[in-house]
Amino acid sequence: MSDKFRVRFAPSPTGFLHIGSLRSALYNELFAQHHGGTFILRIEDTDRARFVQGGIENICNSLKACGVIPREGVWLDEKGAIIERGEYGPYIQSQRIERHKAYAKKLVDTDKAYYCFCSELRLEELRKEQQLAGRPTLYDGKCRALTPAEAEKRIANSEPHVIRLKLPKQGTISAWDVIRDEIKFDWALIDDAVVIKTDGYPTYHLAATCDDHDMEISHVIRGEEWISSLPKHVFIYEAFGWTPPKFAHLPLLLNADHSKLSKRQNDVAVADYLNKGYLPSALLNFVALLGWNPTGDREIYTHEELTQMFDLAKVNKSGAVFNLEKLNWLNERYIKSMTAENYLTIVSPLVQDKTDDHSFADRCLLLVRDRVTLPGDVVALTQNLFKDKLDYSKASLTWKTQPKVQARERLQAVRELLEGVTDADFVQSGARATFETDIKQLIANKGWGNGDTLWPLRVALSGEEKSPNPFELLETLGKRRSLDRIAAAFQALAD
RNA sequence: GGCCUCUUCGUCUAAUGGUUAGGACAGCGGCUUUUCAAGCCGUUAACAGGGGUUCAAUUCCCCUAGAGGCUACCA
Repeated sequence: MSDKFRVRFAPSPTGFLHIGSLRSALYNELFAQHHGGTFILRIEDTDRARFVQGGIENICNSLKACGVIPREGVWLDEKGAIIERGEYGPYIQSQRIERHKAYAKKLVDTDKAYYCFCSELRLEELRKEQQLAGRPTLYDGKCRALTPAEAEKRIANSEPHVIRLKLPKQGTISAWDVIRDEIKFDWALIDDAVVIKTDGYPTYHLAATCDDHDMEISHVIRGEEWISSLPKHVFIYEAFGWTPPKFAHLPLLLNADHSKLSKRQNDVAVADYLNKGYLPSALLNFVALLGWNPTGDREIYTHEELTQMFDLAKVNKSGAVFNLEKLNWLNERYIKSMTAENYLTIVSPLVQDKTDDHSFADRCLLLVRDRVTLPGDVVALTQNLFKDKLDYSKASLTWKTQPKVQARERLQAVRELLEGVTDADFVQSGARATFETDIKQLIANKGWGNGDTLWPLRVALSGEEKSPNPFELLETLGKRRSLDRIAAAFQALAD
């Protein structure tokens, strides 16, 4: 009953889902889906000190919002409660602690690991010394030589202890990475890592490898920061006589200065981006292309397309700077290309307190759509449209050096023209084209210029020197509001 | 310091032992135009450096440099 492709995303519930983690999760999911395999969510919570209440829910909710859904493992039910699905549970690591202990014991029994009674204080001083001497900071192996009998005695004596890996001290080890091929390490430089802590909990090295084995994980796709731990992991697999999974280490996400993506310089939580209004589909699209690209000449992909095209071996080796400008551009593209209905669904709640006229609100929102980067932008963009009275002191109603009296004349003429249009014709779809034709005809008939007529009209309608064009504004505002504004501007020009 | 990894326009990237080294964001210019956006068109800009291998190297190898990761009883 083992699938050929089983992969897992295994975050720690330390607060929120990092944007880099979202990409790791996505690549795992794309890989699984592409091969018809299984994507699993496992929670690694063996560090009790860093556990954050609600951390698991946060991770699940962020993944869910982005449509990266595990088929197996930890998830949320309809009420938001944590559940586990699948045959390989439990999927919350702290619940597997007895297995981890048993595995560790087996390692000790086969002389692949040993009990260590050294105090943290001693280790600290040891490290200091080594650092000072310019040597690598490695455990000196003091407890390696302890006989099993001695160790048992001290344990019976309730001495605090850990279990360490008994790593080879010479020779080299080769590990294979799907993205980078062979990586070689010198055993002499690899520390006898702790696998069971004083508190009895396993460390990542033991817990992850054993769980990956027990869950029949075929490919471990994780961040580049794990490369240096590869020898320890390979050692554990070999110590148990297991076949290691394939490893793929993903390049890091970077700040603009090429340091590891951090809070100091960027938002790093998926929830931050979602709260700001970035569309999940745009965020996913963006993050997918940070470190991998199916063609190189296309930017917009659906989740399904990404799944079809995903190729783990083509993932880049170097880190990728998180470029907010491109995310913004992508978000704009997504906003422009969604249906009007979807757009309004997202954006209407943001201005619902501005007017009871839903049709008017919708027209306003649609009018500014091309200017929206984030949904929240509509509030400022539609601000003047919803006002009952505009303050014309802030924008010039006259075009260039145009005299006020001329602007008044032009407004008066347009006003007369508009009086004849019915309410219904004013706001019907396509009205803007009719206005454009009629008003330009008027201008032509009178022998006026476009600028000296349209500028005053537009500013009268928008209250701003920079705004959508007057024809769109007329259609959006409707007859009453338009004529009121023109009248008000006419008045303002008299002063 | 040690170990490991990485290195194509400012940024995300594509491609190739022989190309005018392609696309996108940003930038710049133009068109459109009553303004600002949007849109369309155009354009600046890259193979880190040095050695090899080869008829030929951005591509393969080595060295150097730079950047990043790890160096915990965190993951």
